[in-house]
Amino acid sequence: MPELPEVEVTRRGIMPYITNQRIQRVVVRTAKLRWPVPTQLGTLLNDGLIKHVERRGKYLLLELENGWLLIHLGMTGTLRILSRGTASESQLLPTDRHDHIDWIFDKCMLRFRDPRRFGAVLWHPHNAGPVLLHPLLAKLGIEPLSADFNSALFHRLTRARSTPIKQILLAGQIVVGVGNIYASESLFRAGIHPATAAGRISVKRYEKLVTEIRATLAEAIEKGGSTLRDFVGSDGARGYFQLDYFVYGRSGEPCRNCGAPIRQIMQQQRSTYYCPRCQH
DNA sequence: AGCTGGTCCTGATGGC
DNA sequence: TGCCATCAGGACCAGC
Repeated sequence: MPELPEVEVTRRGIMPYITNQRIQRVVVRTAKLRWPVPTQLGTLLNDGLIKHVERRGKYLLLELENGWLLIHLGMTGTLRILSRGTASESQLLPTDRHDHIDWIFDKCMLRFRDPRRFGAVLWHPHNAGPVLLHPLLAKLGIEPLSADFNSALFHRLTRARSTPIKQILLAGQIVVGVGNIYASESLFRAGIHPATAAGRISVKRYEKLVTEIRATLAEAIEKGGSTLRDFVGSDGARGYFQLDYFVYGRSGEPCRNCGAPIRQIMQQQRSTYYCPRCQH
């Protein structure tokens, strides 16, 4: 999926266009995502005002007057702002088969596209309680860019665990937002071998890991900032931005630090990349 | 054919 | 035995 940086860049990209805007109409072409899209979505949101655009982990949270729209982009989801110009609704932009949902505003529309349909669009009414207590959000780990993310937390929560640190990162129970790409990248930058048992990593090494996770994600968000213009205008699907990765996808290529060939291993059926010389 | 940026769910396992 | 937390695998899909 989009990992946290891509979700955050999406949030920043759509926010200025939809905040304080009223939804005129919702078009659901495909309700079959990871979970069924609420059939009454159109009715629920009709004439609804978008008050806030937030993020928790990789979930986007759009607050309306009567509840929250939860959006997850899955592996291949994108949200784009498309200009409607002065067109009437009968002149909506052409869709491709993976354009599942449109939220139509006065001057623009927000379009959700997701070829693999691992994404989700859910509704959480205010009268169901705080959105952060939603079952999908309640047990999420800490936000990596928050001040509360620290090495002591990492150390404490992993003492009894023999699980490889790479898998701990992906699980999202301690820290959210680190997906397969940035897990490899962060571990490389921290000099930690991805198969290391999480319970055997010292506080000091976790300090380095926390620093590098933050830096990796922050840099990716910054890079994405330059692509914000891509959220507007065309209907073409744009790939997500890519950093110059240190190890991800670079199997056999020389380590950018020491020149040793980067290795690829499988962990939990996911590829992990690392430098055998720089990471221990 | 086998891989791909996610993650929930189920059933199995292991510790107390 | 029972109750947990943890863990491995499967599931959902399309595209290359």
